[in-house]
Amino acid sequence: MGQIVRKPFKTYHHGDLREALIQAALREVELGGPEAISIKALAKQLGVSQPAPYRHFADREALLEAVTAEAFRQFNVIMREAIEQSSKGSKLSRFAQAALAFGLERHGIYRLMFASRTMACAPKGSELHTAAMETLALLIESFEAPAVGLLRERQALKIWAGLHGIVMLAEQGLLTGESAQISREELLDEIVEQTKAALVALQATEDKA
Amino acid sequence: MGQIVRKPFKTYHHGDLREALIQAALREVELGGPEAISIKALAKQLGVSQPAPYRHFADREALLEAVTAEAFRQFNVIMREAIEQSSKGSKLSRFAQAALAFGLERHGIYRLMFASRTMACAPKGSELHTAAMETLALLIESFEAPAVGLLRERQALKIWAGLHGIVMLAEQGLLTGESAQISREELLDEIVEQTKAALVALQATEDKA
DNA sequence: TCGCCAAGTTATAGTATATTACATTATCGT
DNA sequence: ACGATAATGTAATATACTATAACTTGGCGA
Repeated sequence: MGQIVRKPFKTYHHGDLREALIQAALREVELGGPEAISIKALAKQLGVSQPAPYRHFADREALLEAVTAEAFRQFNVIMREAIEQSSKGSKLSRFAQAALAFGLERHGIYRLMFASRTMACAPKGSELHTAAMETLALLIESFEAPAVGLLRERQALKIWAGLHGIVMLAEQGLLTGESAQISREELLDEIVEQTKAALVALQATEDKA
Repeated sequence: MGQIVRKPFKTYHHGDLREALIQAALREVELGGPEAISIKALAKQLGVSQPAPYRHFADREALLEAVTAEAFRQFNVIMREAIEQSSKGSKLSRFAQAALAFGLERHGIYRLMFASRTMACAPKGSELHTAAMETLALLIESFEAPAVGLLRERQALKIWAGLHGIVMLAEQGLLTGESAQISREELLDEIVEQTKAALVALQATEDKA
């Protein structure tokens, strides 16, 4: 396995340690989640001395931030593709299912983005928080209902919560009812559909007023 | 602040270090979540030597398991009370709101129970997993709809996912729509109501068949 | 009362983050 | 082409935590 990732001949300088760290960290996170990142282990893996990473990141947290930003970049691209590709179901349903798949298959990265100390500490205007809000914007955008502003946003948050809840609970082994396994995908689809219905109903109520 | 919690006169033996550790850990978790637990810090706080805790718990993880079990005990009592007390709203709504309040106010403990490595590793028949399933059973029970078995269970999972999602996203600062703040309590209530409605609708469909 | 043993202790190994002081290389102005 | 200097690496070290090993204490039953 590509332990040491360097230029052809061993040079004192790595080449692009900063980027290499982010990529290596991304691999680690995918397997073991945010807490699996060890500066020491990464340095060893890349064949540099243990304090070398500190030349590029103030501390472990700073590296995590950079990795999270990269993760959001990739994630938002995938979500946008899911919306735009013209396959079965509504845009909203495709978004939800794609996010669910990502959350289950690449759960370490998902957690880094949506359930980590790193994100929790990201202040409101920060790059990270903005990236997350961009994801939410995509979700709202994929509602194909007529523009209804705040009402639509509220439905989007319901779906987001349901989606996030399913991913997190599933990974905790807490989504298994006592009886037969219930498909997470179907569960999410039901949430999407019932929320769409709620939007229509609430909209009618609002129109009367 | 009660740093040293011991019997009146300093004895070689602590008295009940095991229980003291669990209680102290519970306090720490409440503030900083599972990762805030440090065996070393707890030992110091209780005035015993640093390796003393290892007489009672094989490792940090074992302590966390005991703390989680205690947390579930307390949580399930609170949830049961919420259901049984006859105040405003349906049982289901009271359960949901009580859980939401707990999840936001005592988020460290909530995370220990529903979003920790400890729980994720708990095998299916374990004490911890069983405790969590008991919580789910309470949620299902608080559906006052006629017994509909699997159908009702599926609705319960939707509500659980929505509830969990709201708690986790809120604590990450990700539940704020771009426009004005949306009340988490109201959002959850809408989820509860729309899911109740879905239950009725699905039930009708099933009856036809 | 004597000896056992549960529950403490000190000492120590191992692993991680992070800092400091020093070494090497790349690059850029002259 | 050359030398100063900034960028980027290294070695050595401090601190914090988990965990184990070997020893000590003191209460309790035979």
